[in-house]
Amino acid sequence: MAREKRINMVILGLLNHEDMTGYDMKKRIDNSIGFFWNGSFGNIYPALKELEEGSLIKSASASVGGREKIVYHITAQGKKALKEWLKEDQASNELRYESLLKLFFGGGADRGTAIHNIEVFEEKVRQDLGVLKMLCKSLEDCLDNDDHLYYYLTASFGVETYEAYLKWCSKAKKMLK
Amino acid sequence: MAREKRINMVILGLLNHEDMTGYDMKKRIDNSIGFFWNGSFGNIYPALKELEEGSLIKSASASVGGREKIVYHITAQGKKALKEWLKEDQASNELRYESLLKLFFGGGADRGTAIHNIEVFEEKVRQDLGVLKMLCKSLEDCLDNDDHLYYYLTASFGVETYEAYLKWCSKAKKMLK
DNA sequence: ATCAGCATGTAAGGCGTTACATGATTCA
DNA sequence: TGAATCATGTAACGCCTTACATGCTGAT
Repeated sequence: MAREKRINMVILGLLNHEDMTGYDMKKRIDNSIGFFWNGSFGNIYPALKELEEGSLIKSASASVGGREKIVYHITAQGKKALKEWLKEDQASNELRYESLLKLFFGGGADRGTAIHNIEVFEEKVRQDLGVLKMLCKSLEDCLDNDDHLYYYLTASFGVETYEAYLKWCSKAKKMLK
Repeated sequence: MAREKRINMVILGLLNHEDMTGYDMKKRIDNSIGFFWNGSFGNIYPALKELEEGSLIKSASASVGGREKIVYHITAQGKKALKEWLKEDQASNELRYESLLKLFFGGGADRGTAIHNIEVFEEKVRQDLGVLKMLCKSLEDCLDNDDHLYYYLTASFGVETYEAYLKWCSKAKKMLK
């Protein structure tokens, strides 16, 4: 059996928690795992079709307030596929930081530019950190539920690393001045 | 002028420091910026062709020990392009961590699996951290040179974040047990 | 009325990886 | 002599992003 692509696993993971539409998935991805994983409509909808063809999910039309939508549901096969993926050791973890690239090649311009690039990065991190911290705080109260615990742990990963980023930013700026 | 793709900037950045072959570039990428940026031959060679067509780099044949190789050199135009990229604020910084995905969707399996996945991640981080720490140490002695300073700072970014990862790993494992 | 948001999709292109193909040289 | 490494490339495919296309609903 060929290795499923990751967006498929994201979809299965979301549906394992509750039924939803493709549109819901996009939103859910954006504001829960968005800081380390992305999805786009051009990505999600074709994957939904593919997953349904493989019987890993099943669609049902629902009309909410007269509007038609397609709600997806995970099948037993889908749950099995999700579990198999979770049980694989293999995981690709990629960092792709253009800001670091710019720093590394800083010799192509002047130190002021390097510092400025760090500041741009820092600002973005600071904003995202604020959001993640609030998220963590709101999750702290319901860690008895496993799903919330997992959610909390991923958010807390973000908080820890973003704080490390900020620490590094100050140090780097100091050394460049 | 269309935005150049990043591999092009990586190549210009490398050549801005010294002339080299495509093969050299691959090696250089792997063991200096490899932890946050990748390159492959199927990526580099076509980019070299493209850059030369745009007169950003220039090739010269050299025979070393009877073997032919193609050594590239950055042009004034290339240096300008590199500088322009460095001066752009825009930078895409992407984290794509399948391990976090597996944790987030941990509900699809059991806690033991979640813990195991964290351990797999932890082990990889621990190894990479060792390499980065050695690199940092060896660079600490020559920070008066700007290129070394930039190199040191990127490596130190890796050390700081990987240490944060490890800290998070222990915490996460504790909470899951 | 108009605009934001809901909802679903397609097309084209970007950018990268993996695998393949080829052949020379160096070292054990 | 055989394996590793040097060295250059191509082809196919994977996977995602961006932009486009369409039309509804609910709120102001």
